[in-house]
Amino acid sequence: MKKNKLESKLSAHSPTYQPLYKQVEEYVTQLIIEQRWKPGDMLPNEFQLAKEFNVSQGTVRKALNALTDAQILNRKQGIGTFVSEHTDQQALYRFFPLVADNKKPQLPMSETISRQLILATKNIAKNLQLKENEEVIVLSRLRKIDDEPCILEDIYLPKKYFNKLMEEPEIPHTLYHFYQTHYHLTVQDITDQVKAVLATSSDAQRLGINVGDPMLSFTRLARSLNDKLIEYRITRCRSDKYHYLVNLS
Amino acid sequence: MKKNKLESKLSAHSPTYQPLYKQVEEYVTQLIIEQRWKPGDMLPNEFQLAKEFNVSQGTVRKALNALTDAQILNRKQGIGTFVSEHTDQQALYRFFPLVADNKKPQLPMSETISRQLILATKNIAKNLQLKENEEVIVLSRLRKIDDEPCILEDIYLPKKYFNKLMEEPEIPHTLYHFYQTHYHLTVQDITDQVKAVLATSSDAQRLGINVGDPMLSFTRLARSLNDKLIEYRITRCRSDKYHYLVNLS
DNA sequence: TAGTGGTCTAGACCACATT
DNA sequence: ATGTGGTCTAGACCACTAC
Repeated sequence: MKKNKLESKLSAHSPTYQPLYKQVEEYVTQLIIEQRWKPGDMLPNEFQLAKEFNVSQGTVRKALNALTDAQILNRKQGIGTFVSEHTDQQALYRFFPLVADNKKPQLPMSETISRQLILATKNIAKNLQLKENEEVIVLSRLRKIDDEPCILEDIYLPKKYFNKLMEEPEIPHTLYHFYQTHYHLTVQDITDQVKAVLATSSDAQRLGINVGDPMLSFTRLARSLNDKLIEYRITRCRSDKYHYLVNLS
Repeated sequence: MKKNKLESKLSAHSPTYQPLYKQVEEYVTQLIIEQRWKPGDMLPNEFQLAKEFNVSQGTVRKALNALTDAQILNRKQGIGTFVSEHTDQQALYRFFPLVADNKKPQLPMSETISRQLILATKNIAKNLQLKENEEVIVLSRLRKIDDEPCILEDIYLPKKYFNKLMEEPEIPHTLYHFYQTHYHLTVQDITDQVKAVLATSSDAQRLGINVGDPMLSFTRLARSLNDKLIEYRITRCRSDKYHYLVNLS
């Protein structure tokens, strides 16, 4: 009897049983993590994958469609199946929730104000699940929408995942695409905790608002495809003309 | 040649072409709206539906699974397919984003402070897509987590969808379940716009905080299964111990 | 034991895009 | 003309639940 490359179908009662299409999903994800296919690459067609994995084409299809729903792949009729890239458009709709009141969503420009190498404080270590005193890179950015400064960001990155970041000549403003192309880290899952705070004198000075004005502040944790915590970010945004937009459906 | 009850397969080039499984999805949704099946009811099994719609069982399955992903149905192996109900648990995870810092999500108690019938202001009319001066019911609620007052809500409901609401002896604290059971309106889609504001003297008094403290304020628009705007809500929450939690994945 | 949804396969045909 | 994903069908078998 022929044996699957993936776990045999007969193991249905083992405690780690996964349906074949789930196994295909995980295996394809693993291959992407290991860079057999990189963002933008086209996968082999369904029949080729089916042959490689020793499953039927329908099972491959179910797996690829699930990965498409998870935005890990995208498929185009008549063309092929591709590993998703974090383009500007995607980043905007998927990960950037701040919108000017009564306007369409728009991706702001970013200016990196400072770049430092520090040792993780207790708080940073806890959030990024690092040991205290592990090395962390801190980026401070000022972001502008329609040329108006409106957002301040402090971004904490584990040095171990971003080895050469301190030596980069320049940091582009679409960070998640940068993580993907330069560090093989694809942001897959984000949690934001939104709070209201009062503008400090430093906020006020940099954004041209008044001390004590209400501001939105959110702390973000981002996980990569391989489920590692790769970014801890604190964003502060003036709240007079901007809001944080959420759709629950 | 046999003809489908649903649009014929042969109309593939008509401008309104929908694949069969999409048509099944929409038809089943319509039947739920028309109350052939109510929240909690079990649907016929896949083969019975397939026979009724003159499609194959696999096509019905694809449609029912899509509706399950959209949380309109839920399916249990060995039992059946059911129309979703807005239970407390569901409401909490799906629609209630406010969480006490460092705690698990928890559904707050609600006390209805006032109930009024008013004419829509320009702002309310715009948000609920009503004509100005259409009748609107306003509920004001105070919500408590762990017995601590923390949230104030003003809820605007078009009178035309909530006819007898002013006569209800009591308004329960799980509103979305109440809409579903008493007014056949299932909340399906929500948009929240989150802002930071300063506590007014009224906020401060009712929540036991200080005037000028930062607060989270979000305005919510809710659409029902049949895509009507049914609720406009303004929520204000003290931000010292609570945050608005979002997961983007 | 009967009935439900879940998995897996196989194959025909369609729609779209490129060459 | 060729190759891709999308739709639709048919049927076998498995797993879970209730009676």
